[in-house]
Amino acid sequence: MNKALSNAADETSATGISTSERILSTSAALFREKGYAGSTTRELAELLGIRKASLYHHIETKEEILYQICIASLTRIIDEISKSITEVVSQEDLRTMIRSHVVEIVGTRDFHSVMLTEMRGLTPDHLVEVVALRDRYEQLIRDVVSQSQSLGILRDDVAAKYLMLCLLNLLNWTIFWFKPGGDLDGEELGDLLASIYLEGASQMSTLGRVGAS
Amino acid sequence: MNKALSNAADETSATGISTSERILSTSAALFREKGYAGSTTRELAELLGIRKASLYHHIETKEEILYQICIASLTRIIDEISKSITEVVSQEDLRTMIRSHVVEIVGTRDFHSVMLTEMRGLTPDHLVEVVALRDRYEQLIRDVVSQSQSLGILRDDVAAKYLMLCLLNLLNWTIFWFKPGGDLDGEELGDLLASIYLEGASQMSTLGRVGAS
DNA sequence: GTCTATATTGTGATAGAC
DNA sequence: GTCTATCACAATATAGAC
Repeated sequence: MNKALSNAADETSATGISTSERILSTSAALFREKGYAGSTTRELAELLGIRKASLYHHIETKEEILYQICIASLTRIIDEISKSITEVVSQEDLRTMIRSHVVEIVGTRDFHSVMLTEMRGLTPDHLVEVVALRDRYEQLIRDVVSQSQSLGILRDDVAAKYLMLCLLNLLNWTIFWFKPGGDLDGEELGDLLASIYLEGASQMSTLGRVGAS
Repeated sequence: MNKALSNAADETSATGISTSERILSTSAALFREKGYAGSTTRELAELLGIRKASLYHHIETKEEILYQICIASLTRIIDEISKSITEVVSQEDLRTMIRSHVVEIVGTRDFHSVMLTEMRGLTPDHLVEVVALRDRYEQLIRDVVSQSQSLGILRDDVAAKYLMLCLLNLLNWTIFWFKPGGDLDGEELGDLLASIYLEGASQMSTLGRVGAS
């Protein structure tokens, strides 16, 4: 059996964590690795150490698990971003928001990855609801970008929509390669991505950087 | 039947294009939309306008299609990148490489997306081969980054590995939202992403930008 | 090269005992 | 709340005629 996946299941098997919660976190790890359509209820049950039929005491369908993962991921990140930015008044506020964002993404990597890449597996009704929540999340970021443009913090030769999409580009793909325990932790990666988004990666642009050696 | 998908099939049904090629391009569109595991040979046959069994005159397994898509995508992009950079001697060369890269990605969107996100569906043997090819592709970019650092074009306070990953972050996520016929074409998006990677998105960093109004 | 028909396995989900 | 046993169906793939 896959080691990383069974670890994800083991971590939640301590007392105090409900089976429903274990199903969610174990599924998130499984779905991230094999995809929603590529994961079976048999594998999931095995990772949880129960029989396949026992799953259905806690859930009604496999799709419901995906739905719960998407909702949990989006409500969390909307909450975290909202907390990290009451108002943008300086470039430093923007940097803080990006850092919080990255720390949240890598801290809830399984949930966030599945939400971002497996959303298409939802039933039409659930998809509408989750997409609406994702739009709210993206609008939050777009508002921050737009506000920063008005304040002269971000360039305004590009529409806020595209500056927002470029920022999400820079942050989101991280889910495909970041591994906890590597030589960068979430905070450090957040700092790096924020500095590239704000100042770029060219040598010239870093000469005047705050804290540059 | 889904309109975008049947269009993708129709575009290839003109004379002169072999059924094998039609299977590849139609599968790439289907797999991008529904995922490899989420797509069935029934849907594929229907999009092609043939019976499911007829597919097996051209292919041996469904997985073989995925394999061909991954190989085609990677050999193409390795070739394109190699052509676009004989040697990096200025920031403008880097900009050219990024632009070529983006144009190639969005021009072969279906193939490239499937290669990037559905690779895990390959058999172990095929996966080893495809991952080796992907590593070659990433090494190409890493070499360019590293060379640029030596020349003082890119900042050298971060390891080439991470500058390469940040660049791929910025470029790759594009596959999830770019749609041809929108208000940005591939070239324009390439310019935008190159300028953000090199100079950042902050207002300050754009004041001295070449061509800024 | 495509067809009809079918084999075979894997899938999500349920019935009902404990 | 978990179990054994099983259902109903969808999946990939094959056989053999045309």
